[in-house]
Amino acid sequence: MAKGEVTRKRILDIAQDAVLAKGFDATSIDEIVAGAEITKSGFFYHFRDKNALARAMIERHIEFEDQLFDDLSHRAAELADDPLQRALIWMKLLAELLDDMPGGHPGCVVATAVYQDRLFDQGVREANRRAVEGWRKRFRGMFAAAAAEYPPREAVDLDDLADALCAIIEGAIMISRAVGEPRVTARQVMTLRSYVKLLFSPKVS
Amino acid sequence: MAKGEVTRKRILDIAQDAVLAKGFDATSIDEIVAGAEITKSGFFYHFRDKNALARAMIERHIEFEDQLFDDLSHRAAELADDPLQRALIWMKLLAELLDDMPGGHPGCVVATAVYQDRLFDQGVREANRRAVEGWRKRFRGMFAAAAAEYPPREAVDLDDLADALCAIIEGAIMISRAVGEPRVTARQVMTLRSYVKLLFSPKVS
DNA sequence: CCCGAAACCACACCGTGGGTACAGCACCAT
DNA sequence: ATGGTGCTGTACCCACGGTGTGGTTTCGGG
Repeated sequence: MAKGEVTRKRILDIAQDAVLAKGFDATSIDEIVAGAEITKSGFFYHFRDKNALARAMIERHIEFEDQLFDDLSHRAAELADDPLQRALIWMKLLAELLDDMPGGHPGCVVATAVYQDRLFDQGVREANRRAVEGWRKRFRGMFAAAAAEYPPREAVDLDDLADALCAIIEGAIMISRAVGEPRVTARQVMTLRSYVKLLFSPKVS
Repeated sequence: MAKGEVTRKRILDIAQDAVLAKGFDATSIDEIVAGAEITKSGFFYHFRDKNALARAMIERHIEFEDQLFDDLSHRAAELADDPLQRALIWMKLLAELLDDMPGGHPGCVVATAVYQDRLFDQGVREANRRAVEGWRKRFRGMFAAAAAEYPPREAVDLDDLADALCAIIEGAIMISRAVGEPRVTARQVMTLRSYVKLLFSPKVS
């Protein structure tokens, strides 16, 4: 890795920690600069402004999370052939993962940016849109496979169901932070899992 | 109403308009001062800092929303005696209300504060915790009444179910803002409604 | 071994925004 | 007439994002 990329990565690492802990607005460039042991000029050499930093962070986060979700899918596929079972296992694995985070989910960079989106330019907003649409597509695929095998008991739009998973995760992170209960996020994933189970389980039990 | 209270209310009104339109951080005190036709000193006479303004706005918002939710409960109670039906009607009414907002839900003050630590102090965070706990209590009560009549098909913690409603609303607001689809919020309320319906409906259909 | 580009540093400076400090004035009630 | 309430006006401070310019180190390729 070239020297420039190392510094760039260090800046992103420092920034990510600070942003997840305190929010984007609360993280000053001076602070990042001090943490990464560079100068302000050095920072602006790598990122033309704070927007560029935000965009880079979001894109990196999407990449990381994609890999993590792919990993969960892979493990779920190993444990079951049935698409519904796979979806249920996937959600259980996610819940376990969330529960293992001692301080709760560190908070979503995307959500952070969404709630402060007036601070950011069009590029950041676009990055955010792509992130959410990526989740929607992924979750929809998972539920669509289940729906193909098991007719849902209630008429439900698959995009809505995918959004529900996304929404409940994001919402749970918010609640968990607001009330200071880290485990809320995992519990909410399990709550939605219970819905998926009910929705796709055969009518005659 | 005393002269001071009139001015105070005017400041809050102006601030609320600006904040709902552009977000809290994008709304400067100078701007509020200009809108309310007072001076900066006048502003700081009424609010010691921006935190005090935020706290006042959140408390006012909670009050407003409480009244709105009470109203929905009242209307639902008029339309049905059955607690499950009441809950379902309540959620439908909420969805309709959300759908009637042309630009989508303006965004939750509580959520923004969760993601901004420097901008808001401990007092604001406390107000937020109270808000979320208030929702939990309210929603739990609604679902508990339904659960008393109809044994849930799946084991579910009522606090979790209450949180799910709260989470899905907050999460949906985030998604709706990220992808620019105002109707997402209402659709998500309806999605959770479908869960509630399935969860509490009698086993033999 | 040297050159040139990439990767910084040092420093000075600007505008905006939150916030402070304090003196004073107008109005109203007692 | 007097004292509190509700402001105005002015001057000022600091943090932060951001710009600009000129200089210096580092390092790989010819």
